[in-house]
Amino acid sequence: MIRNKEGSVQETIQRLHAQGGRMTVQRRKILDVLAAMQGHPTAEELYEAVRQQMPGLHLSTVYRTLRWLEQEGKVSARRFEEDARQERFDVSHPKEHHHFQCTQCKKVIEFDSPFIDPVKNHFANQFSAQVASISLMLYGICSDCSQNHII
Amino acid sequence: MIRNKEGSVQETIQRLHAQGGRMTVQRRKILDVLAAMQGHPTAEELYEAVRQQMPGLHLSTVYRTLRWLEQEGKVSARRFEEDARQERFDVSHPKEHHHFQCTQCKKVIEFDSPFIDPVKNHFANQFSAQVASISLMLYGICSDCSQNHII
DNA sequence: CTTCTTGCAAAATATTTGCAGGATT
DNA sequence: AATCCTGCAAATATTTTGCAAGAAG
Repeated sequence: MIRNKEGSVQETIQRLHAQGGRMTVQRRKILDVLAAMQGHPTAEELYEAVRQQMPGLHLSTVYRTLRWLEQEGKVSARRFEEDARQERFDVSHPKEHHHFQCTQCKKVIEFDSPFIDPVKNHFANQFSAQVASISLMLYGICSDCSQNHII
Repeated sequence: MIRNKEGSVQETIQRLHAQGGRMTVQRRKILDVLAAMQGHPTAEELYEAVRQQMPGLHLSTVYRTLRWLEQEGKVSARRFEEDARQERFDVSHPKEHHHFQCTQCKKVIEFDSPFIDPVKNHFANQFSAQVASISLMLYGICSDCSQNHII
């Protein structure tokens, strides 16, 4: 059930029109660059990338577009380190996933795990709560860094 | 092996002296108020609390004290919501623990779980990584809120 | 008396907002 | 033509920093 990125952009535009919104050149470019971008850019990184093709673009437009996409559930804001000043924007498929960050090279790996549900269920039972979502970060040393470490 | 809060404060003071640091009235009061405080205060909340007994205190002193305690491993900075502007400072026992936040009343519950290790191990094996720590947030509706909801 | 710490003010950083002109439907 | 969106500038919010005066060892 994989939906390609262009399909997702089309869907987003349709929802936009349905709500009386307008597809501007700025939004269109931001959407395209974002869809082609790998990783978890900050607003500023995205801004720089789009500005290559659209020099007049303003950072506040990027922020407004990102907040709109956030509402639409198309991106989610994250901070990979507790003390990170800037938010990073995750464009991944909407499927639940988690992150590992290497504390050495700062690389982020996305992953899923069959062992998450027991954690949720255990908590829910113990506290009679309803668990709706989870945010999980692992920190450590990635395989690349532990190999290079030998040098 | 529970160490009471006063004991922990004493230990902190000793480490401070060992490093050529000085125990000022400000640090002493901040430490005491923090040890007696429940929950996860922001720097500003702590500042307001200490200022009741020490009106001349400056917010920057609170920040500096908190960063010092953070280095000492006595508090850790957290953000319970991704878009939270302010950091919150967790004064809990150093033992690993996780957080649940009720999306309705914003209450935070600390918990531990025997089901965390499998998540870490599974990731570590799959990616040949070394997992050193974890930060886990659950979001949902707490039992109080789901009861009140019936009204 | 030496060095560390404070209070203050100002800087730094990240994000948001009001508004007038311009673009989209 | 109506209204939504942009760029700009300024506001906001949080945290950090330089410095002179004061406090701790």
